[in-house]
Amino acid sequence: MSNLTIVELFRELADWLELAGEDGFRIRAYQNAARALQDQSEDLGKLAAQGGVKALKQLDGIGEGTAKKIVEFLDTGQIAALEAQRAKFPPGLRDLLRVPEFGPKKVAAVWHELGVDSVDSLEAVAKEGKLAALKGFGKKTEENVLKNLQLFRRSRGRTTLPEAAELAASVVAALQRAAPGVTVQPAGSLRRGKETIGDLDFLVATDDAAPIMQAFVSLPEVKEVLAHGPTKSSVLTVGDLQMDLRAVPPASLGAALQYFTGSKEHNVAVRERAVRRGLSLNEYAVTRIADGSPVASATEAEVYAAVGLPWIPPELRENRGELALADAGELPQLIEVDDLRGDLHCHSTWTDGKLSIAEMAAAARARGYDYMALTDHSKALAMTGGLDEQRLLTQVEEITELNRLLAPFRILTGIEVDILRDGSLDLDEAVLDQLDFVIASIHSNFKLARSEMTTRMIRAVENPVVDLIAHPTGRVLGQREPYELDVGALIAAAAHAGTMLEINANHRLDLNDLHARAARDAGVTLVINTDAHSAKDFASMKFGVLTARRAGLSKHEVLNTLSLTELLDRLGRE
DNA sequence: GCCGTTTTCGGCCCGACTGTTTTCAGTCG
Repeated sequence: MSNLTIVELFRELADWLELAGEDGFRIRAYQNAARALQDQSEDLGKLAAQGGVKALKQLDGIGEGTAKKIVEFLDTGQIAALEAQRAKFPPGLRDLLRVPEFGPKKVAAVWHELGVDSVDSLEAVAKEGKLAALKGFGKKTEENVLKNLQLFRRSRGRTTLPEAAELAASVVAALQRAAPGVTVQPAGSLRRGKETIGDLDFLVATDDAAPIMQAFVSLPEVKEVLAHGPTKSSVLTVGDLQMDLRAVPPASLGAALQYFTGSKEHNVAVRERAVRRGLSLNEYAVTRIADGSPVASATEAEVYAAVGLPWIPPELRENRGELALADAGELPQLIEVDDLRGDLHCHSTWTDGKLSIAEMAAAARARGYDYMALTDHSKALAMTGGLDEQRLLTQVEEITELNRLLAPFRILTGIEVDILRDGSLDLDEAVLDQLDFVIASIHSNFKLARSEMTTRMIRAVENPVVDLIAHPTGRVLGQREPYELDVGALIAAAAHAGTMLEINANHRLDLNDLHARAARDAGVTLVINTDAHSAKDFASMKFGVLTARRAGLSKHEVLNTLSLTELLDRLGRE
């Protein structure tokens, strides 16, 4: 069983309590608990088996109540408190909470007054005009419900970081053209480098916001204007992504940036800290509660300083312990894109890449890299023209030739060898042993049971010829879910065997931020690679670095920040 | 329900916008 099963139970419990109109703080406590459990890479079943309620209570946000419920679920397969709530409501009611502009109060109202118990029945009563007659509802609400229901049905969920970053760049450029001299800055989860983005937040510091607000709601990407006020506008793009633009006076830029960058959880924690110091924090300034006098507002550093903290990098602002680190002066020096000296996962036309080995090397050099590893696929991936032992050895000869021409730049010989169903490798290990860098990864038999997949993976991890496991969980952002795998067990095995794990930067972000952090904490060395199949793919390195930064990684914890000499030494090659 | 530089009780972040209202509730982030 995965931790997510338990996470989902507490989310559900929080939803029912909201509908029941229970105390908001209790609801928030359950939501916080769900989030804390989601952040936990250690298997909860294992943790509970070893330390029981006491061990679970050690986790931030988990107290006596939730710890006991977790144990109850592990022991009996259900949670009595949750079952009691389930009995009170029709199951479809939870879906209604996901309809935009429909919160617990409105859902409860339509259920009690009109017997609405599903998205379909909500649509029906709205079409019949019964909704407008309800107290607190009106004609406009009814129209919006019908629109929002369409959106709800169509919604693709969250957009991936790379897609969102591209859209944001074009929006910023367009707004800058419309209002020259005014700085437009993306905030929100994009600035924090989150792997998926629910909506885009932009911030502009100006005393004259009307023109830029107008430009924003008139962008060609905009399908619908949701709100258009003097300091805030919201729009829906043709791709059904919501974008918000907020305007603040220039003197408030720091407070506003801090506020709109979030995360919400981080901000709540910062504001709680402010209150303890007799300060209040909003998007305009930090003020003294006693007399309302301003303390800070112009820069983010000032805002954090006002609550006794150093500036915290946006990627760490998730309330996952960064405040405690900042307080202790122990924030990590986070890795930066310029720290990378090479890319150790690249393909060529020998398999499914778009460029020759020489062209890929030229592109890597053009980025300022000192080295790259050429790691084409192995023969099991027939559709890519995967290499067999003979072709691989021929490729090595070509690379050796190229290296004579390219020195001091160096192409490391390598392979991305398939991990077969039983955990063995797709190529003769005696041949693999001759390569500079051996990556192993899974491209088939995704549907194995969790235990079988974990055993398969660990066998590859423990194979002494394997240097790195690439995209360890197999997910592709927005396209493919990870396969069933005990990532905690994988990390432990990798730490024990000295095998490295990848943060794959190209549309995978795999490992993700939390797994990468857990791997680092276990003593595993990480490698950030783009899995480049073309020259432009190298550019996705920045997303891998963002993920590493969210994991709290420093330069020295990532292999491909080493110089060529250090790298070869580390790999035991010349 | 959780938590503690106000520590086992009594707090728990803050504001904009919309749509419904005659002063505010609900939702969102």
